[in-house]
Parts: sequence; C-alpha cells; structure tokens
Amino acid sequence: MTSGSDIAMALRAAYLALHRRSDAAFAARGVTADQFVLLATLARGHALTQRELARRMSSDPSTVRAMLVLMERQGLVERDVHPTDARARTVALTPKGKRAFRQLWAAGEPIRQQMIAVLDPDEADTLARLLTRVTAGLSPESVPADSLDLSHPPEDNQ
Amino acid sequence: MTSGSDIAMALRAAYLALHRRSDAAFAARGVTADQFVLLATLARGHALTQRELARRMSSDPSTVRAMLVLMERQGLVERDVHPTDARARTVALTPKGKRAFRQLWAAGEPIRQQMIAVLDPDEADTLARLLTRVTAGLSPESVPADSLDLSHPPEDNQ
DNA sequence: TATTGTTATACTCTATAACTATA
DNA sequence: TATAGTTATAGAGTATAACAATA
Repeated sequence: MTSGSDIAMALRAAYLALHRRSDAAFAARGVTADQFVLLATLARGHALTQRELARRMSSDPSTVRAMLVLMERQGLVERDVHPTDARARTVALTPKGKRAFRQLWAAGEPIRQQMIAVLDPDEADTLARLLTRVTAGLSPESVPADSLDLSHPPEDNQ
Repeated sequence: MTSGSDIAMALRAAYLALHRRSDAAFAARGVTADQFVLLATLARGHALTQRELARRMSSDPSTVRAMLVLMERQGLVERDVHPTDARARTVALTPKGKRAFRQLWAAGEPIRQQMIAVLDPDEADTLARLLTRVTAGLSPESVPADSLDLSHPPEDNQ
C-alpha cells in the first residue's frame, strides 16, 4: 500500500534525477536546468510578463527576476515595456536565445527519450494526469476536509 | 499524446508544489523541506554513513555534509565514527532530533493527506510505480538504444 | 588503488519585505 | 486599493576538485 510519504519520496527521486541529468546535459553551454525551463516557457509563448512567466514555470516572480538578470547578461532574453500596462515588462527570447534554445532542446532530447522510453503511451498519459492532479491537490487553496491525524512516522528498521 | 517534455513539466510542477508546501509547513520550526527528508531518512534507518544517507535521499555526499553541519549545530543529528570502518562516520538522530521529527511528521501530515486524497489507492500505487520506473530510466547508466533525434521544439503559440 | 569524508569555493535558486510606479 | 516589478538581503542547496586517512 502506497502512502503519501512514498509518493513524496518517489516524486523527489524522479525530479532530482531529471534535474541532475538536465544540468549535466546543458552545462557545456553554460545554462542550468532551470534556465532551460525558462527558455522553453518563453519559446512556447513569448512576450509574457514576468509574473505570467513565473506562474507557467512553477516559479516565483522574484526568483524569475534574478534568473532574467543573469540571462539578460548572457544575451539570451530581453525585456521591454508592456504595450498596454506600463507597470509590466514583457520578456522574450533574443535571436541568440532562440538559437541557444534550439541547441539545448536537441541536447536534452536523449533525456526526454530515456524518460518516455520506459513508458507506454497510455502510461505516459496516466503519469501526466496523476501528476497534474497531485499538483492541483497540493495547491494551498484546496483545503482538505478536516482529517484527524492518526498516523505515526514509519518504524525504525535500522 | 504526452511527450517527454510534458512529463518533465508535470514532474517539476508537482515536486515544486510539494516542496513549497513542505517548506511553509516546517518553517515555523526552523527546518527546511530537504532537512525534513534527511531527518525522515535517518528515522527509518539510522546509523547510516553519510554516503548511504545521501544515496537514500537522492542527494550528494557533499550536499549532505553541508546540511549535517547546519543540523548538528541545531542539535538535531550527531555523527560518530563508524564501528568497523575508520574512514566513515555514522549519522543518527539525537533525542532532540527524534522529538523534532515526530512533531514535523505531524506538521506534514495535512500535506501528505492532501496529496493522497486526490488518488485512489490503486492510482497511488500506479503513480509510485511509474515514478520509480522513470527514475530508473533516468539513471546515467541506463543508456538508451541509439535514437535519431527527429523532434523539434514545440511551436510558438504566442 | 579505491573509497569515505573534509575542505574550500562558487554559484544558482529561493523567497521575504519594503519600496516605487501604475492600474 | 491592488498589482507589477525592483531592490536589498539572506540563506539553502548544489556540486567540483584537491586533499587526507583508511580499506
């Protein structure tokens, strides 16, 4: 029987494995796994505000800003004033950023391949669906029906 | 149809949601989500070497050492020389660490509840199984059959 | 020779709080 | 009043490489 703790640890192991493989694959080009996610998010829908960018990449506006400062210095992204909202700034890939992203996408392909190779197409669907549901379940808004805590930590099996 | 990229982003979203909720739940007690994982790993099987501890928590010996230094300062863990291997050190929870862990476990229970609440028992099993398989697939050893990269980044849907 | 752990070092990511400017 | 972003600040986690001690 699978506990919440089991899910949590399995999730952690999978994510960190992915993150390490990605960092290693992108390091030669001076880009981190998280920066790749930012680039990929911009490539899918650019001219995003920083806030929207943060939301789409499951990050934080303040974190994203720190990343953008670094990546702007590398010439990968550029920020402009928003056309209709003078408070906001839009973020987009520069031509160099687009080229870099295409190369990084290729560099990451073996990783995505390895990940998908161990899953049937319907299993991949299932995994994505369950992960999405878990994410939604973890959102701070979705408060659970009050539940008495009768559980205890797992035994010490020294 | 679910791509490797979809899985990667879903994994990221779920893990970061879990991590943030955990950090928030434990912050009042001055412990981070990652430190909680370390404590939980020790509680399950203490007197681990630092290396084994790092392996079980999907981390790195050097990272674990940095964490242990911080946590030793808080009096949560203690390190002793290994009984049979003079190179190694064993790590264990102190009495204070055990108490802290029990409280943290309770503090994290609502999060685990919320996560498990959105899944049927068989779905939880499936999720854990698929995540484990993905993790194994991502291990650097498991090299994929050579695959030609015919893919291209997702279209810009501005 | 290989392995465990330490040390030094550096950098990214993370996030809060106070602030400015604009909606 | 609420929102977008900036700034200052702080800290955690991450990891590599050189090293010492031991297996």
